[in-house]
Amino acid sequence: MSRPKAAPKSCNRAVSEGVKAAVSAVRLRGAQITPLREAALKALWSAERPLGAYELRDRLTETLGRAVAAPSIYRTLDFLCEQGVAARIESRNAYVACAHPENDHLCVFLVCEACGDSREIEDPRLEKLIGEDARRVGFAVRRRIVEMSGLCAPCQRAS
Amino acid sequence: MSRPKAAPKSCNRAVSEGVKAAVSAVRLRGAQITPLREAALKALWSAERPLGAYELRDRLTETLGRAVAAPSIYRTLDFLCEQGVAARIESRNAYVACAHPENDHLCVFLVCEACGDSREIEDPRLEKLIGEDARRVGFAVRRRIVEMSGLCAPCQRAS
DNA sequence: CCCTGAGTGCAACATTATTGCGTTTTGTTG
DNA sequence: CAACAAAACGCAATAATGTTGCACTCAGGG
Repeated sequence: MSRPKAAPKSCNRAVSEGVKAAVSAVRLRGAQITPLREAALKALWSAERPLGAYELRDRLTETLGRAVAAPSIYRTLDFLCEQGVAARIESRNAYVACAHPENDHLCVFLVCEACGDSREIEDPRLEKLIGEDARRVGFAVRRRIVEMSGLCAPCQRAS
Repeated sequence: MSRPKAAPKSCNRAVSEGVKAAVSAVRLRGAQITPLREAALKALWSAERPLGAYELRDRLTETLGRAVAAPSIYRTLDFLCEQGVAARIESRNAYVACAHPENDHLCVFLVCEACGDSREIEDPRLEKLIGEDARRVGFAVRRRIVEMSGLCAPCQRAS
């Protein structure tokens, strides 16, 4: 399974900038960044695709040079998701760094079934429509999930 | 956790009509309805909320009077979802009978965090927008997932 | 009758996630 | 700084969810 991206996420500049922005965003809200949390952020930013919790654990175990237990991973991921600097891909039981931590927005994920990579897009119109629909039926929305699974452009060409 | 619905799904007429419609839809496509599949459909239609796979297993074990193994449940659920007569709520690892098996449409689920019930709505505009977004980035959509979690109207009043 | 394919049963196992509790770290307050 | 409280973390155990591989049954078609 190749990684047919023009600008891979493993580009170090993008990673370090993304992590830095996320760290700032979290600190601005008065929450703390611990070594574990920062390492997790970095691992997610460096990953070529959404990572499962146990996959993240393995990577952290390696970079931190010590065992990291499942509950720690889940707590860390919960924290990062609450802070809006990471997101859970429900259809995959996986987690990605969120590219837009700055504002509370709806993330739309396009998840490729072939290469496993996910792409995040934004669409304010979609966000608006969803809000309207919820309001119409008197539903108080707390969390919105929009995911598409299918084939990304490079994988379509490859098949 | 009460079930504050005006017309509970356990209303026998609605259940049997829903099941009947689903069975017809499946048969029209040349797929077979087996006793297990029909029992699962009935259980999902009768349920007051989305059921986990193992919850469904327990209910089937009771109604069928025999043990039903996990793989059978998952196979049955996969089948029903592929046929469009059931759907998986990703944010809950749960399954619901789909109220609109007649056409291939986008299901939007509103899942209440308090009572656990889910409501399915349709919005062709949403469907259209999502399609546009995917097309714009060259993504070939196979499955669309739109879920909101929050509080349903009755549970808002109750709190 | 034999063959085939779909559906099912079953044991074992894999993956994902949580609970409870004790310890460490961090931030706050006197 | 000392004492305390809250947050974060480690760890063992366990729960919940989902899968694999293989054998068996059963219906339909040669």
